[in-house]
Amino acid sequence: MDNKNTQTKEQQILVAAEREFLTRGYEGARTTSIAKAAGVTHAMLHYYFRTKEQLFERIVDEKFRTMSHSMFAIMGDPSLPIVERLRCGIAAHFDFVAENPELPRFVINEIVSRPERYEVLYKRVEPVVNNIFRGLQTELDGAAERGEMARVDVRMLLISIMSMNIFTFVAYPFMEPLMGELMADRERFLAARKAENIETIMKRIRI
Amino acid sequence: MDNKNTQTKEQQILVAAEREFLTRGYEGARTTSIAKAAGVTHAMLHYYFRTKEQLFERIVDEKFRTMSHSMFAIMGDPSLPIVERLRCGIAAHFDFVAENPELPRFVINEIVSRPERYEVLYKRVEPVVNNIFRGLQTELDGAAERGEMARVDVRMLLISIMSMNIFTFVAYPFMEPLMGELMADRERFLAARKAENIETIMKRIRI
DNA sequence: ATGCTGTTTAACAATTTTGTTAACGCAAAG
DNA sequence: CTTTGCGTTAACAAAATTGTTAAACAGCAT
Repeated sequence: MDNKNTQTKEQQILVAAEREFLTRGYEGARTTSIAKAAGVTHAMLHYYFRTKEQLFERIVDEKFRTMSHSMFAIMGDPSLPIVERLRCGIAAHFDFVAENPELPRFVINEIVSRPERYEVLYKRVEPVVNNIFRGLQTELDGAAERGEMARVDVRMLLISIMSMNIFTFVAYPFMEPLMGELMADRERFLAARKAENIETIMKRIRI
Repeated sequence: MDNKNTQTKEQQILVAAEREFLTRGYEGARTTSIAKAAGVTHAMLHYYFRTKEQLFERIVDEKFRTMSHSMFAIMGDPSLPIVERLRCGIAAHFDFVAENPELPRFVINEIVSRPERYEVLYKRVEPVVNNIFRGLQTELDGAAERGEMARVDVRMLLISIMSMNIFTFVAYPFMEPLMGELMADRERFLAARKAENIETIMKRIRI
């Protein structure tokens, strides 16, 4: 009972904090708002997480992990032939971002506002990522040799995919009021947009 | 002399404010930092602009105007045939964003954090934009009829263009440390990226 | 010189926001 | 039953940030 109760309160704070930080950013977030939204006194928040900073880092950690998962989704199913794999990777990445639509803006804002903090992280991740790039590039080159697709730089391709998938959600509030019926039905638009992004990349690699 | 001097100080504050607001956002910006960067006491800032809010609105106004200019750049030269026009529009838009790399993130963050404020603006702009869309769509349809290109929805095409052009700069700090030599030389990368974006769209409309 | 105007400064006030502390409650362990 | 330790509260403290004011100042027209 006791334990379950504390778990619950700590959880409630984390949930409220995630919401607040993702929508307002670190500077815009108010610890009092978080406490209020979580239904606890703000002293409780400090009891569990000491400082705003520490609470924030807890959220950042989780979000960066989620972000990296979304990046891996783009890799698709390695057992498929490369072109199919690409198609399914784009869709998977799109779906992943769709489930975390505020994530990219949050991560980018955080990196822009305190780049130093993530240097170590990058140093660790970079070799892993580069290895994956090399593997994928080899596969793409093979397919290009066999005349299945055009020769492309995998990094450029991935940037294009991320661009179109992520921008759809980051810029949604900016575009929605301008696009009339196209974006009126969100689900419909997202489905169309996903298809469009896949189509665009597929045509990009077409011979 | 007197007038020129005040102009200069007010200008200095505006320049410093632009920098601070664009990089840190409204909440993250500090009026004292702005004053310090402008080389004036912070009372001066309040003398000229009354409140942080008013100073911010001054910057926002200008930046929204710049943003809309960048959107019009995408239209390209109307005297060119539509495919060429598209190609030059993409390049022009890319160059525009390159000159204001922090602008999109700023505008999007602002719209996300206070959407109500921009409802009126949108109401005014929407019909204009829709008119332009219709005109362009007609041109695209004509070219498609003549077999010069595939049939596409102009709004989807514009979203793709903006996605790739804007993402290049918004996500730069996020991607740069991951991409190794590809992004090591910024100018080189931007040139390659511009070409890639054009190529991607050109292939998208290819029959 | 005098007074008028807008500018500048330094000190101060107000507010907001984060963080702390001391006392209280309560359940489990000894 | 008492002690111990965690959870909880309310009140308070500290710091940061924005905003104000009164007085000094500088240029200039009268």
